[in-house]
Amino acid sequence: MEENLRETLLGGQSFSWVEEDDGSFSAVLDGRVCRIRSLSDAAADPFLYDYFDLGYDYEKAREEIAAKDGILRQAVESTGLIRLLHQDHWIAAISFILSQNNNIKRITGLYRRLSERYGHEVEPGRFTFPSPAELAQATEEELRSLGTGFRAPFILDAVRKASLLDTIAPLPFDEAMEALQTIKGIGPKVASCILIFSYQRREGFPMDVWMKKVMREYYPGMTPEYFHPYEALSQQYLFSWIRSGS
DNA sequence: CACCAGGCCGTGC
DNA sequence: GCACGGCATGGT
Repeated sequence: MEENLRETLLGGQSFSWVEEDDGSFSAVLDGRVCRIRSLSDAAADPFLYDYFDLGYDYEKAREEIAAKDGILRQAVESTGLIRLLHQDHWIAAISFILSQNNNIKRITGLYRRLSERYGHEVEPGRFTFPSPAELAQATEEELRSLGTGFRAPFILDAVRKASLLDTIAPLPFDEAMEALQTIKGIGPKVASCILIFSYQRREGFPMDVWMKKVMREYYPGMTPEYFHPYEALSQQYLFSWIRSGS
C-alpha cells in the first residue's frame, strides 16, 4: 500500500509542515529547513529517520489493524499508509495546547505566527519554532494579538513548566497523563496527543469531537482498549477516515 | 444570524 | 465525582 505522506504530515499530528507547489513538503525542524518528497529522502538523515519512526513496521501494524473489523478495514484502505511522527516534546506541547477548540488550518497559522514572531530565521521567510526561553519573551497581550485567544495564558504556563517535559518519558502512561495535565490548557485529549506524537506512546487514544462521533456511531459502549495494541494508530486511521467524510 | 473546530477551566452541586 | 457555561478566532 502506498504511503500517505500528506495525511501523516498535514492530517493533524503536526502543524510544522507545509506543502510546496511542486508537491514536496517542508518544515523548519532541528534548526534547519527539512524538505521531503518521499520517505526515501528521510532514510539517510538520522534526525528524519527518527522523526518518521522508520524503524517501526507500519505496514505490518496496518495489516493487523485492517484485520480487526470492517470499520477499521474501511478506514485503513481509504487512507493509505500513515505513520506516527516522533516530534519534539516542546513543539508538540504548544501545538496541541493551540489545538483545543480549534481547527487544523487555524492551528497551523498560529504555529507559523508564533515562529515568525519569537523564533529565528534560518532561511529567508523560514523560522524555527521558538524555544521555551524565546517564548518567555512573550506577554499575554502579545500572544492574544497573534490570535491565540483564551489559549494565551496556557502557553505562558507551559513556558514556566517547560522543564516538566524532560521528566515524562520514564513514567507509566497514566502517571505521564497526570503530570502533563498539571500544565494549564492540557487536559486528557491534549495530553494523549503529546504522549503519542512526541513520546511514542502507542497506547494513547485522543478523544476529540471527531472520535466521539466514531465511537458513538460505530463502537457504542466500547473503550479504546478494544484497539489494543494499536490504540494510537487505529485512532489515527479512524480520525482520518471520519474527517474525510467516512 | 447560527454553529463548529484534534477541549479545557472554573464553578456549583 | 459529574454537568454545565464560557471562551477568542475565523470559517461555513
